[in-house]
Amino acid sequence: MSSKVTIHEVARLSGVSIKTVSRVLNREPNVKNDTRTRVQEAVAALNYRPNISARSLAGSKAYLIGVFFDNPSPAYVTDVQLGAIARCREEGYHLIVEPLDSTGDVAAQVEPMLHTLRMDGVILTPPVCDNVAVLDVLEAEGVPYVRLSPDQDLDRSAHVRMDDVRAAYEMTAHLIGLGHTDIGFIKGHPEHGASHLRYEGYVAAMTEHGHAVREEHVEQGWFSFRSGFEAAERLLDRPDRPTAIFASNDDMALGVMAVANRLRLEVPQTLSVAGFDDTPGAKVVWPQLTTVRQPIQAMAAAAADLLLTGATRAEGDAPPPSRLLDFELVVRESTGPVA
Amino acid sequence: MSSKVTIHEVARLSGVSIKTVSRVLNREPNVKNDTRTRVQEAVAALNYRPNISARSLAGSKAYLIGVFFDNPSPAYVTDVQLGAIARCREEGYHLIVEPLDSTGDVAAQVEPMLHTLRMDGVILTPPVCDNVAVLDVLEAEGVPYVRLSPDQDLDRSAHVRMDDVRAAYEMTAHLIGLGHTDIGFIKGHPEHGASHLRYEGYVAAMTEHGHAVREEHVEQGWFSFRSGFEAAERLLDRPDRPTAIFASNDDMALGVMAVANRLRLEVPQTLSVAGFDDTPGAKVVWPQLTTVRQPIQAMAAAAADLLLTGATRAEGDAPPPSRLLDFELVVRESTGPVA
DNA sequence: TAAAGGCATGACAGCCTTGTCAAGGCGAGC
DNA sequence: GCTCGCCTTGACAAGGCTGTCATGCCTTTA
Repeated sequence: MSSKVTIHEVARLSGVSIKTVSRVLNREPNVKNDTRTRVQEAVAALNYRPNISARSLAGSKAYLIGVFFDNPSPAYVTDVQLGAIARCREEGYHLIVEPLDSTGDVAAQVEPMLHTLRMDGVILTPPVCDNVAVLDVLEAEGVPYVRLSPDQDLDRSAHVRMDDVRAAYEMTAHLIGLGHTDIGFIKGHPEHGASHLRYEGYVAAMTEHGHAVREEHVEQGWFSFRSGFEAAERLLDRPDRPTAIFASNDDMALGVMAVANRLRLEVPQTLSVAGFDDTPGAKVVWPQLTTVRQPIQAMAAAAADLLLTGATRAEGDAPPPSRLLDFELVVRESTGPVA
Repeated sequence: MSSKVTIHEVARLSGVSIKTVSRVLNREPNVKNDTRTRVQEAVAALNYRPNISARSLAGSKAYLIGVFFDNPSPAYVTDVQLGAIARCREEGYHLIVEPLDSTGDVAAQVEPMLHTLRMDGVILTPPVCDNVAVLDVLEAEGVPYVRLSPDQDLDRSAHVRMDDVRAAYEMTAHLIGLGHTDIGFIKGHPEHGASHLRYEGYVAAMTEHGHAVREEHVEQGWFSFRSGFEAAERLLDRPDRPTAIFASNDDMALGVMAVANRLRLEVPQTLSVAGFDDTPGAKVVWPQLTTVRQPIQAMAAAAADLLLTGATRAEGDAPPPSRLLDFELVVRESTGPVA
């Protein structure tokens, strides 16, 4: 039962017109310092906060940023929200979350929500960020958007990514540095762009350090625990088994650990295991998993920043703006020197 | 660049006044069926969607529901969002997420956001739902709210809960049914209400089945992996160790599994392990964990429902409305017949 | 048959802010 | 000293919708 203070009372108290109050609020130029101060004092005295609905009805901004997702990983989704909100709050923006159902007609879900609720921008997470129908609707409605870790068509829009290739390279180099030369690799889902990039980094590190990439030490996985489990069974059930396995994500790495556990191979004494993503599970297993941390919150904050600063459209022939963020190698207990 | 259709065009096309269109849109009574149909056709033909800002500026509803959280568990947070949005979409409502920082001055974070952005209701998750300062601000601002699984002061507001006592009872009964009589128990964080309720269920089941609760088989934990690990070490490092351990949450149960793994006790052949919560980790370990699933999405949907139907205030002397939802026993591979 | 009441509908104001445009004040340039 | 143009400010409309109240018509009741 408060929040009844309007711009009119502020204007009255500070002895100016409502328009001038509006100017001060929106940091517009051409207001005398004296006046500005007087208005600010009135705002503070009345504890006035502009009404978002009226603002967005009258003006062009809605003070709302959308986050669209259909991500199987709650940890990822939450981190995105946390990162985005951190930046949004600085500008008084709020976050609207819109879970999508990729198995259905996504465009049909997006179109009405954009129609009803004006959003100043939208952050798209994988896999929604690669759904062409969604991008089409967004563009048709004229809503700016930023994609997080898109796989395809990078030049189509503004986006934020992490350097998967370098991360995989450095993880491989870490293992090599521990004395490993036979390093198994489990690829990720072939339809996820990150899978190829991570494999590329692995190959580059092996090659540059003079180690052959042995075909029989590379297995196809699908990013799931089960696929990691099965790939590990194939990798470890052979006399010349690798002394280390680098899985393209944590879930598969946990599958590897489960197999090692079953075969009574001690980790990391007999087998080193490395993952990718730093999911919560990585800290729950024993020993804790060495992995790569994506700066998800920072990436989401960067995406929000692109939106808030309006830097989402390409200038002339230049590619659309994008940001490439640094990863972090998280060395825990599942990797160690070769026996 | 669309979304330019207004209520006026709909009115023109269907040959009625904008007020009547508004009536149809809001399902108000006193509109002839014939007219209603004509308007609905016009709405469909023009692909019209009312503008939320205008609506909330003119009327009393904002079509926004807030979700406040400061929850360490991303899986929980995501499920709440999914459940709430499912119900909200039916009524054209959107979800605003507001992560809070409980370590700071929460009221100071909540007050401005409520002031700026009108919300028709707020869903509070643990531990925010037990933060008195937040409840105070909400009430002062006159914003209806529903608490999810609150610990304290249940009669203060509408809330949605699960029957922890019965769930713990049934899990214990499940173990007893497998032939276990020496069942160890690891309590949860003593400041979380759920801890007491779960312990209560365990004690009730043991007693009713004629088994003594042996004090040396009950350990204090803190809901963390580490505390479960340490409690398990104490429980299992004794000649008369229990044949089954029921931990008050999954993280601690995973700690138990790690100790069992270390001591080379086969699960479930030598030791049965049960958890509570059905976190993602429960499916990732091997063998997969028997646990209790909270119907989080359903609970969040119920909370949204209370908000949308306006059933948040107590009637007269009656306690405020609340809903008690059913849990689900998820029997997987970590529990088995006693050796 | 007239009065009363209910139903269906419309005119209009109002919600709170921003955008547009005009006006007044004042210093600079000629 | 006068015009020009910039800075500062304000009046007013607009934005799309709902709330209130009035209107006319039809049905019920005595």
